[in-house]
Amino acid sequence: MVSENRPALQVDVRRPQRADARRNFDALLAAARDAFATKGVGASLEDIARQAGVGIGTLYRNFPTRQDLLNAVYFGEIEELCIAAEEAADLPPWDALTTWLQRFVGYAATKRAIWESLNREADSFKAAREAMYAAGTPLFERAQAAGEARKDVSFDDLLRMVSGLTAAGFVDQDQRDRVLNIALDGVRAR
Amino acid sequence: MVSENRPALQVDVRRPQRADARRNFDALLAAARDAFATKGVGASLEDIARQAGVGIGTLYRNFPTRQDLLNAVYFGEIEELCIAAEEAADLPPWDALTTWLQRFVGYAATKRAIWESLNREADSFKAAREAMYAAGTPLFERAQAAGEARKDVSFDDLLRMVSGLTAAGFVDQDQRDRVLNIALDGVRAR
DNA sequence: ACTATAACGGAGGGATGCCTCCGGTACAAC
DNA sequence: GTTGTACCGGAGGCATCCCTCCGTTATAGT
Repeated sequence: MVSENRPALQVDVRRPQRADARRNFDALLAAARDAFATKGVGASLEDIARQAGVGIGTLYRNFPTRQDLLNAVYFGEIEELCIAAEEAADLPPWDALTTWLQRFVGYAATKRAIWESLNREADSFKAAREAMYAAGTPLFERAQAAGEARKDVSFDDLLRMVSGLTAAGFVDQDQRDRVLNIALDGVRAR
Repeated sequence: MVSENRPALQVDVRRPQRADARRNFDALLAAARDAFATKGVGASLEDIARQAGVGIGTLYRNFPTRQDLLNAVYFGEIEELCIAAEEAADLPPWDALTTWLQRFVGYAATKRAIWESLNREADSFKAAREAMYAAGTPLFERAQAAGEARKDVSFDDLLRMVSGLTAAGFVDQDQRDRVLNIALDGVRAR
């Protein structure tokens, strides 16, 4: 069920050639993922460079703008989410949907970026968002067709609900899961 | 049902005596409410002063720290929420709860502050939060006792859920209400 | 009207973040 | 080992924000 010809999201940032440069590139990406997830898309770039153990110049050489860096993190996670959606397609309708949503919740940087940008109209986000919607909508519609999800809810409603919930503060992971499940119960058809 | 001896939340910020000073004080509060609701508790104090049409010095004279200003906005809204809870007590259990939550959702600055600070342990927030929990918990427990709300959910779960949902981005107010109702359906007992 | 003083407001110093630029470094190819 | 060059990193200019300080202004009481 996994199609190999899914068009890759266009990321115009190139991984450098030299070994040391590649190490720095990857360290930056990792530090950025962490920072964006923790402090949101406004995280300090100088902090990210420091965290990655490279100079601020190196950050800017690889990612000329904040958006470039954000894209590199964000697009990577979105792409994995698309793959996860294809994999989940083998499960029963409702399980497929919740499994995928759980995966979505796991992508900290993405859910935070989504949450912060769902209503803004940045072009670069739009493409990624559309890819994700294209991946998740079939799962949701299948659950609806099977009579397991309410029909008066849209996929957009669902995704905003989940991203809002997971971005909020909770005492611990248990509470977060509990609350998420409660909310999902509201989506389930009676 | 409205008790008149509810202890007022202690706000150590005093409204000034002189007429011009009171005008500035109120303008600052209004600008702050707006800014905190829009940009979160990190909103620029200089922006707030500008928005209120006063100098930055005036802001600091009235509210020596960011927390003082935040408290003045926050405590005011919390106090109104406590009153709203007492008023809602006359309605049937489930209606009382949802009516109060709707009111909660309306307090933009508060819900945002709550959302941003639910897990931090700032002392000043704690007192206000406790007051709000004291006001809302009875409504929730009454709904549980009446068999209208699930018993495996806590008031804390509920409040974090609602504050997470309302802080997220939605296309319009309709969608926000729709999603909130879906999530509340998950809280309703079967 | 006059005056004491409460209140004003913005200049300015310190901190932090953004981003550019360029002298220096170290990799890779020979 | 030598060398060309891809790559490094941080100094520094600009902007923004925080917060204090103090010369100036407007109000309230007489």
